[in-house]
Amino acid sequence: MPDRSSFRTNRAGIVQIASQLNVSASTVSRALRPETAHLVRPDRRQAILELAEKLHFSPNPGARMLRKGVNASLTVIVPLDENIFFSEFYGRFLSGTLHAAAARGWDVHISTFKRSPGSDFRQTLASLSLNTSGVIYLGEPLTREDVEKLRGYRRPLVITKSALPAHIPATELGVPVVGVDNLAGARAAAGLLVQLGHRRIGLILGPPASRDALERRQGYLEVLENAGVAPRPEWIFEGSFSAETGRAGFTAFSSQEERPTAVCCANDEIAFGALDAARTRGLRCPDDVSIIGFDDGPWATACWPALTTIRQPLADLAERAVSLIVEAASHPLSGARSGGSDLPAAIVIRNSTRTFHPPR
Amino acid sequence: MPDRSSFRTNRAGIVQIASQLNVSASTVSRALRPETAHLVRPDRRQAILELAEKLHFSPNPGARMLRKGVNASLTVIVPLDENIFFSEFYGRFLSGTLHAAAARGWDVHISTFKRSPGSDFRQTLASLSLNTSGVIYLGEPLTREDVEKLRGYRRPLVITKSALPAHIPATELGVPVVGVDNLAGARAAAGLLVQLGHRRIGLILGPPASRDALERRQGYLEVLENAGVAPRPEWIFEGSFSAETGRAGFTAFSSQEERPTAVCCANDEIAFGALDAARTRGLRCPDDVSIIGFDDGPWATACWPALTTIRQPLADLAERAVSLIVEAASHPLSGARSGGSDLPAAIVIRNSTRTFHPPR
DNA sequence: AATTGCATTGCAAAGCTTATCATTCACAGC
DNA sequence: GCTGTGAATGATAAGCTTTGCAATGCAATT
Repeated sequence: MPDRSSFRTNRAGIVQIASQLNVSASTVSRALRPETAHLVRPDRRQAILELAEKLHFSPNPGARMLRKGVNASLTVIVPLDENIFFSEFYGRFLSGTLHAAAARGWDVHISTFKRSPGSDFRQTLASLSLNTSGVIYLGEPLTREDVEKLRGYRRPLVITKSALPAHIPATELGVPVVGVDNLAGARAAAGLLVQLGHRRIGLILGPPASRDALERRQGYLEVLENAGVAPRPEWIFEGSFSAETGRAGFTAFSSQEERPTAVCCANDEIAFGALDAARTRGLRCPDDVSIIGFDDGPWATACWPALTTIRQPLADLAERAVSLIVEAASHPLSGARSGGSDLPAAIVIRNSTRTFHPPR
Repeated sequence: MPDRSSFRTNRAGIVQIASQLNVSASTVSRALRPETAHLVRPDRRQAILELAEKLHFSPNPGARMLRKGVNASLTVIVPLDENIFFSEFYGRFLSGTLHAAAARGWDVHISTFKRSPGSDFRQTLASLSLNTSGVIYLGEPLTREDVEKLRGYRRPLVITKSALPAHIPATELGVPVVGVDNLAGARAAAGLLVQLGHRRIGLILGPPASRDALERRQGYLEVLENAGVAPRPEWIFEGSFSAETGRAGFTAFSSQEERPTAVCCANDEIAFGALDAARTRGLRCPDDVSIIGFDDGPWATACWPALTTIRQPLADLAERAVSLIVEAASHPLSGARSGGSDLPAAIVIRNSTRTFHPPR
């Protein structure tokens, strides 16, 4: 606990300035803020500004806050992980949040949060948002129980679909959920490959528990089925959202007697690893193998060839999340806490895909 | 400007709770804070907590701050850039900040900030930290004028060395500066190469204006000089902290009649690009060329071979920054607002470097 | 000369929580 | 029965800025 007495001494308040210049605190207050500065006689204002500067005055933020009643701020909850911001998803979503909040004059807090089995999720949520007006949950995947606890939670809250358990429909939650249309994105990716003539298509997926990975998997499989291609289990590889998984997956595929001519990856980082593994084995992309990612973050253009990938509109997602919070905070009674629809994911065609050529 | 009225309406204060339960505000206040909760009779405390929950009560941060003199929160100012968090520096520093703050029970706000020529930096700083107790500036590089404006700034503030203009000594600023010992790091990198027998060493640097890039350059050059190797201008390449620069730099080197046998890069991302360019030209790393990075972030282990690099202790850096803020906020009078010394940067030897072999 | 209008300033209240001090009550010990 | 002790609670002031309203003084208008 900070020692309070130490603050007292140092503080040059508005009243000190006022008394030294024989004016009232009101005048000083008015002189110091641009919005009200015109109310003060110019020479007097000048004197006030000079003295304030000399005394290193800065207005007591607490007092100002108390008076103005402002609490235009929201909390974003992220997982506790050193490299969390390196992930495209978190990093881009978060900076989108910063933009969207700044555009509205809102402030963004960030809290880390590690779920622990015993804790009451709702209570934790409340304590993390103690002095903000709302929460965007971007954290670790929730359990079904966590989600149940949220029914009836009335403070402004938005959850990202990625954090939801896979089998819970986003619309029935009673809490707004924002997400990207993974299904359509994955369909577009696999669809492109089919359209380019590929029939031997491998999948490198993320963690089986991840809702994003699951939805993407589903999209890929649908397209294969529609194209009359039976999915081959040995061409489906699951791991984590990492380059290492991409490498391992591709290596596994290409050590089989017949390898895929194209690979769909569950994110760009996996695609990056796959690309790397292909090159290590002397396969050229896109000539010998087409590779397609998912995200369209920095990895996609850093690697060579630049990745064909699915663009996740994370900035838009963040914009929507912030807007929901602001809306809910401003009109606490307006009912409709609906799920909202997914944002579309668009394909971005670069250089890692090309028409199928029979392997030499 | 947020509309004030909308916030007022839904806010239930401590007194509302008190009057509904026929107790005094003091009791409610005590019941609601863990530190003082033991002073309240358990059943009463329970009732208070329940009502507070029901009314969606949250304590007015302004009032609390005014009373306490501090609120346990700090602002981190980052540049306005969509991919900002993808950068190893920002991302890792920021998550370090989150950790360090969380460990102290402090809250972290994030503000984006784009410098504009006309604005008064000091004033901007004050307005961005209006409702926090301190600022860690991690934003765009400052100008000399900005820095001058800061003299005598009395609220808790820490600046990262990377944001300082290159020619300003960190110690004379009157504001605490935290930074990494780029010089020693660069020396270690170049030193390793020299020790491995390399004499033809290329440098791929960051933007000439960047203080980090400048210091690293200086370290590299010193080592070369000490080893009796005259630096060759055609083996020094400047660009940005990006993979693209690494590619361009390495390509430029290897299109000359004599190419370097080893390359020092100003960060991992550049090294990554250089690695990629080398491979494209049929050169194997580390057999044909040694490459060394700087940062030891995710890039370093994502690429193949894993990078020998200089580890920046960004988590420690963040820890120090937070600690300085907390310290300054708690004891505003304790003078010494010194620069503090740089944190050491240690070399991490992986697989991208090996002893010099005469090119075939 | 009286009135009106405007610019400038001061007064006082409000905003909400918390720490200090005083008070009450119950119970134990004598 | 009285005193002392400790737990639980209440009353009150303090913390600093902002703003609505009133007051003052001066110049312009009628």
